[in-house]
Amino acid sequence: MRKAPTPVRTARRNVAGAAAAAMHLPNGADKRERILAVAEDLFFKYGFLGTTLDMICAALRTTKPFAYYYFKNKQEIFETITWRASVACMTAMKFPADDRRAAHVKLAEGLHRFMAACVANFRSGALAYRDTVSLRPQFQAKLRRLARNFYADLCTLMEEGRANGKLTFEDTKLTARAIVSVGAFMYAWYTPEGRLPPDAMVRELTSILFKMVGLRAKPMRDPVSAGKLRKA
Amino acid sequence: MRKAPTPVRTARRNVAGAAAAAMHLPNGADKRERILAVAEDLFFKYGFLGTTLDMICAALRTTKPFAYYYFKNKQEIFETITWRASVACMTAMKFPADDRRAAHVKLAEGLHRFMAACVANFRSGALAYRDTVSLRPQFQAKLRRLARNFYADLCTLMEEGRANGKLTFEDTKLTARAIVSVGAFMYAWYTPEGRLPPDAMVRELTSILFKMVGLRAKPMRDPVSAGKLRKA
DNA sequence: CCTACCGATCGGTAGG
DNA sequence: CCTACCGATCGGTAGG
Repeated sequence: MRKAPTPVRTARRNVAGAAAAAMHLPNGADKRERILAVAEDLFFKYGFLGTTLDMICAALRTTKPFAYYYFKNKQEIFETITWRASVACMTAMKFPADDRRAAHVKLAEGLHRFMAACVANFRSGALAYRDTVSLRPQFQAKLRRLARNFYADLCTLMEEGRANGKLTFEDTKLTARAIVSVGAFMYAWYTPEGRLPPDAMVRELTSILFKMVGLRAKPMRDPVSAGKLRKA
Repeated sequence: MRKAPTPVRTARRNVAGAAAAAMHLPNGADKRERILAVAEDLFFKYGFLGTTLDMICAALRTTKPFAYYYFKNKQEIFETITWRASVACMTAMKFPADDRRAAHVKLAEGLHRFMAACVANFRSGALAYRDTVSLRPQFQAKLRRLARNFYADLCTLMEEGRANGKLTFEDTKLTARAIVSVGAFMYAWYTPEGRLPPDAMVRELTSILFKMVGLRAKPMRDPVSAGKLRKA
């Protein structure tokens, strides 16, 4: 029983789809971005180890030295995609130092931004949440630092809001874990072609997160900075 | 830059740990189970494609033909472990036909059982939730059928409880997705050696799930059948 | 159940 | 300094 032929054949069948993802970019645009777009699609479908450089290059209708001109190796391609998605999702709880709004107001905006980033980056997000085990320990550590900061910001806002009597929840850290789980595990079920359009999906999921921290308000509109978190 | 040597070296360093996992079984017990115990540990650490049969055999201090005597191939080892975990987690919402209790009471027990199964099987559960992409399409379909039944049972109880005025939530299907996410994504952060002992962890996480469906009650005690869902 | 291997394919690079 | 490849093959490892 061989495992390789199946994914390769499947990949060839889907070459058109992967290439189409790259087509969205302007014709003369950075070829590096074309590689990343195709690689993201294949990494999402087959995982890091299940995707070969030949598959990526076949989808690009090019050869390996072309990819190696832009990237040192397969790891670098993967880490570039993963890092972008992680930064997009994990900076949602950052606010400028002079932002004087109440904690629960900031938290509401932060949760909305987090959910919007998870929906917009659900493919590349999967690489960070699902494929971590095959990554370089240094890169894993870098991702962990980013996540630690996110959790710190999130827990701070949660506890401040609770101290102000605006929120209700029990274990702060576990509630934060549960919140992140909802965004992170989306790779397993979400598809943009589903029942709800992305904006409605973000709103519905955000209202579930609100409920988890005992926040009564509804997510009103797209948060101001959500656009910046979307993929280019 | 070579990638293979690193995981292999790491695996060899951890051979003692993986072997220790197998030691918990009685000496003359089924050798098949020893293979599964060691394999579960390594699959959890390195993923399906990142784990080689040589790594498993090194941890068992044996050679490949030994493993191939008990299993057809690497896929079969993986699927055996993954199937057990999936069944444990995904049957939590099943109740006998003559169980006449109210929907919200059954749901409370079901959520508790689900969470207990996720905590007890967090390692093997990761294989089902994280490594699906490298699996045989047939096995993926089998897992999807199991999940579909679980979601159907879960959503039915949720909507019945809501119709009875005992629960509050908005989108049924998305709330169900969010609930499963909390259990499924645990592979990314849970460790039995953490702050809370497993029983307390199950209780805390279950109360978060209760909140998501607007259930006021607290998880009281271990559900009767939770023990049966634990790993042997 | 082990020693000894196989067909193939992996990521990555050579010269042109 | 950059783009865009080719045919052939490197050292190692995969599942079996």
